[in-house]
Amino acid sequence: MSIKLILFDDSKHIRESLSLLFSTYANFDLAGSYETTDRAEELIAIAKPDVVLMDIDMPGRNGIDAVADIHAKFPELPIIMLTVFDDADRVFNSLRNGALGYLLKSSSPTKLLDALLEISEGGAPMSPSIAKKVMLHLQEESPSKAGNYQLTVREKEVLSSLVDGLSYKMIADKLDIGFETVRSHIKKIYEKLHVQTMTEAVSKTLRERLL
Amino acid sequence: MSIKLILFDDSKHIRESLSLLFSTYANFDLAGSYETTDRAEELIAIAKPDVVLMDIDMPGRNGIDAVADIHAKFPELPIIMLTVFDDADRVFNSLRNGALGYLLKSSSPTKLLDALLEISEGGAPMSPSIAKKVMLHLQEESPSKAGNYQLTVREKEVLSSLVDGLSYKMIADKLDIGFETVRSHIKKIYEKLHVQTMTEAVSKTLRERLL
DNA sequence: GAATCAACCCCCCGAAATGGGGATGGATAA
DNA sequence: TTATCCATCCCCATTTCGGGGGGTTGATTC
Repeated sequence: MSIKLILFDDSKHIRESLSLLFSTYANFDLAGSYETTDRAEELIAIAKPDVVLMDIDMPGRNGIDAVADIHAKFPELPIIMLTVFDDADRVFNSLRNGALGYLLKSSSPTKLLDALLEISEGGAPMSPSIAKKVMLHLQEESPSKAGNYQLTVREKEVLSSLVDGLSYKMIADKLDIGFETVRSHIKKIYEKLHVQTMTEAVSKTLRERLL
Repeated sequence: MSIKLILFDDSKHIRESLSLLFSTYANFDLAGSYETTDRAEELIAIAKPDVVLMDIDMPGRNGIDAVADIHAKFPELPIIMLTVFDDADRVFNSLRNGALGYLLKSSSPTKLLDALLEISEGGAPMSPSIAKKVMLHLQEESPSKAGNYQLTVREKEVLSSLVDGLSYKMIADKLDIGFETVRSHIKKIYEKLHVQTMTEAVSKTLRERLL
């Protein structure tokens, strides 16, 4: 059971070296290598590869954009970016667009094949510098440092219902309390969050990941 | 210029082996090793380490919770989790809570020291299986696969204003159009998004990252 | 030239939300 | 015991939304 690959890279040299490399290992099967991303989706649909190798720098539609399109069409297909430098920003954008990992063209053949095996086993290869960028992004989204507005349990329940799009009346029914009580809670919530309207409250809640 | 470390691990064996390991390298300086996380923040404030090593499994306040607290107090301080198994879920939660990376206790001393050097150089060590989890999380947040509701440019402007908490009247002023025009746009938006109220529209917009 | 669509505007009317007040009982802390 | 806080409920008045209709203009497409 070999791993079927498809390669997009504008450098003839790279295409030939990788082709040679894979041909010497029975468990890798390079189904095709192409100079541009122009017909990538079509070629992928035909070849049905297990992994896509995509140069990040490509003429025409560049690798980063191609990743977005390919990932939209084949969400389960692992896409690995190829780069010359450890270019954190562009790699990060590729990852955001759906790439699963990336490899340096300069890595040794052994490392490269190892990484591909890791992918086929469900992992994702990533260098420490990229990992750092990804981590910082991940942590920004955690609610830890978000302002604490000291909402009570009840107020959080009400706020959560607001975010779900419920009206005062529906909230009253859901929480089995009176309409006026809901209003009281909401008044308090608005005070604590420093907002005046439902939309502001919902917006603040979702943006700052309260609740 | 050596790297100053502080270690939290309930296993005496680990504390002693790591202590021995670091003592044999001049560029590592273990400032202290502790059995519990109880006074972690205090100890860190005193020792001012460059890196925190934290066992993920700890009696009392466990490593994952401790990370959240420590990271809140010392946001710039790199925290590295120590685990016995490559436990993707708990490691992932630690990372969300502010840990920068993690190491397997079973890795070779060389690998361990390498990883610590990488951290001090601004990177973050991460195994392929964790990287995969992190990647999938990252991609979920990209707007790529979000439903396309075919909003016009104007409608997007109006929706964006709604999300900012503006009232119909304020939107009319801001976009320099009539109040009734704003209403017309909003009616159309509700139709396209399949919602009935402002809060639903705002909620859907933020959750699905439209705009 | 007819059809379509985006952007703009108008009216009616009922429902929903908001801002201002005040009140009660219960639990908890000082 | 008094003071505070929370959750519950009430009234009045005003503003804002939302669903239903209607329309004109200009650009583009067929």
